[in-house]
Amino acid sequence: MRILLVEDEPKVSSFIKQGLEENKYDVDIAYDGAMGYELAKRTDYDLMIYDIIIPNMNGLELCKAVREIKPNSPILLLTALGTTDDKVTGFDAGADDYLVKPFEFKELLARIKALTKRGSGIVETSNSIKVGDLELNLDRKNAKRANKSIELTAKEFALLELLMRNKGKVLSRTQIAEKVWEVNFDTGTNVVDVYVNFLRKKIDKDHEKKLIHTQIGMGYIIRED
Amino acid sequence: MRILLVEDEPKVSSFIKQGLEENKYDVDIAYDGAMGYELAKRTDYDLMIYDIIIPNMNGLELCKAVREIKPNSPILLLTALGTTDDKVTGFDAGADDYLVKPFEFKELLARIKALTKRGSGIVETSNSIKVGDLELNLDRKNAKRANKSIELTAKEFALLELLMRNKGKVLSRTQIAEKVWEVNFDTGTNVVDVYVNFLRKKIDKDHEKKLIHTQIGMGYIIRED
DNA sequence: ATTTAGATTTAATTTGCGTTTAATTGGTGC
DNA sequence: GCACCAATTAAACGCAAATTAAATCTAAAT
Repeated sequence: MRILLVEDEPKVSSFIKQGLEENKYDVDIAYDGAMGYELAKRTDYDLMIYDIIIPNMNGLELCKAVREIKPNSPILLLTALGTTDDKVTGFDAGADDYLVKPFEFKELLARIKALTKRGSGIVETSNSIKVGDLELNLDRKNAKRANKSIELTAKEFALLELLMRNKGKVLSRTQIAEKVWEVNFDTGTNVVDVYVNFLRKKIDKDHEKKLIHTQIGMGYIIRED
Repeated sequence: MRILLVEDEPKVSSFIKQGLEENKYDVDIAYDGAMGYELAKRTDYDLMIYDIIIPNMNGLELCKAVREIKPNSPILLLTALGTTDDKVTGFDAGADDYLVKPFEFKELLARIKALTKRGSGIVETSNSIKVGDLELNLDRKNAKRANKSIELTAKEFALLELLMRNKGKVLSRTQIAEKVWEVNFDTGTNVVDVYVNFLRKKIDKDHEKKLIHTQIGMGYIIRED
C-alpha cells in the first residue's frame, strides 16, 4: 500500500512518515507542490495526503491538477485551515477527505483505512471483474468465489466474462450466442442453456446466494442479491 | 441520488432531510436501527447517514450489520461523540466518513459529494422509463414502485413497456395485441384483459394512486393522477 | 498416426412456470 | 331487467428451462 505525502515542514512529514511505516505503508514524501505533482504523475498511489500550505503550487491547486490525470486515487487534505469554508473549498478541489491539524494520529490512520478500502474494492481493478464475492481474473483466466479458486474452460470463461461485464443486465440467448459462439443462432441449439448450467455448478452450487439468474422468456443475468 | 438517514430525533432528521432535498437528493428516514437495517436491505442507497445514538441497535452495530450485506454503499456516521477514540471505533465499524455534531450543513454536503462521486462515476446508468413513482428497468427487466422492486414475466414486461412508452395515450386492445402478441387479433381472445389485470395486481393493488386506467370501449392507458 | 482426456455440442427427458382459454362475476348505461 | 363490456378467477395447456447422458470434436502426448 503506497502513500504519497506532500508536506514541506520536515518535522511534520517525518513524524507522519514514521507513523505510517509502522503500520506497513510505503511512504514517499514530496516537499512542495511541483514535486508532489511529478511523483503523482509517475506512480499510482493508493492514497495521497496533501498539506495545503506548501511552496510552489498549494495543496488545493495540486489537488485539482492531480485529479485531472488520476481521477481515482483518493486524496486527503491535511491542514491547519479549519473553517467550514476551507473544508468546502478543499472538497470542491476534488479531495476525498479533509482533516484539520492538530489531529491524533489514530484518526488519520482510521481515515486512511476508510479511503483505501473502497478504492481497491470497486468493480473492476486492472485485470479482474467482480460481482459480489465472485471475481473473474482476466489474466489467469480463472475465477474465485469466497476466496476459493475455480477453474474454467474457454467457453465457460467467455460466457462468464460476458455476463459479468454486463452485470445487472439481462442478456438474451441470441445475444449470448452471437458473442460467445459467433453464430447466427437460427439453429435450434441449446448450448447456452447447457453452459449456463455448467457455470452454475461451478459458481452457485455451493453457495446460498445465487449470482446467475434466469429471466424466463428473456435470458440470463448475473447480479448480487 | 438516494440517501438513507437513520436518526431518531425528529427535529434533526427533518432539518437534514429538508436540506438534502433542496439539493436534489431523495431522502428516506428511519427512526431506529432496526428500521434502518430493513430499509438498507431492501434498497441500494447511494449513501447512508447514521446517527450513533438511536434506539434498537445503535449506529455502530447498524453499520457493521449493513456492511455485511452492502459492502459498497458509503456510510457516514453523524454523531455528538467527538473524541478520537469514538471516531476510530466508527471507522472500525466500517464507516467511510465520520462527522461530529454540531456541524455546518455545507460541510455535510461537501462530504456527501465526496463520498458519492466515486461510486456514481462507475455505476452504469441503467436505462429506464418512469411514470410517476413507477420505474421500469430495461436492463434488469423488472419494475420498481415506491422503491419496492417488482418482478415481471416476459409478457407482463412487454405489455408494461408498451404502455409506459406510450404514457398518456390510450391504446386499443388491437394495438396492444399486435405489438405484444404479434397476432392479427381476429380471435375472440381476452389475453390483453387478463394481462392488464396481472399488471394491476402487481403495480396498482397496494397503492392509492392507480396508474393503469381503462377507457371503456377504447382501450387502456397509463398515466399519473 | 494413434491414443486419450477433456472440452464442446447435440439430443432427449423432465419439470414447473408462464401463458392462454374459458367461464363467472361485477359494473354501467339504456 | 337487459345488453354490453370489463374484471376476475380457475383450470388446461404448452413451452421454456434445467438437467442428464451420450456423441462428437479438439488438442496434447506418445
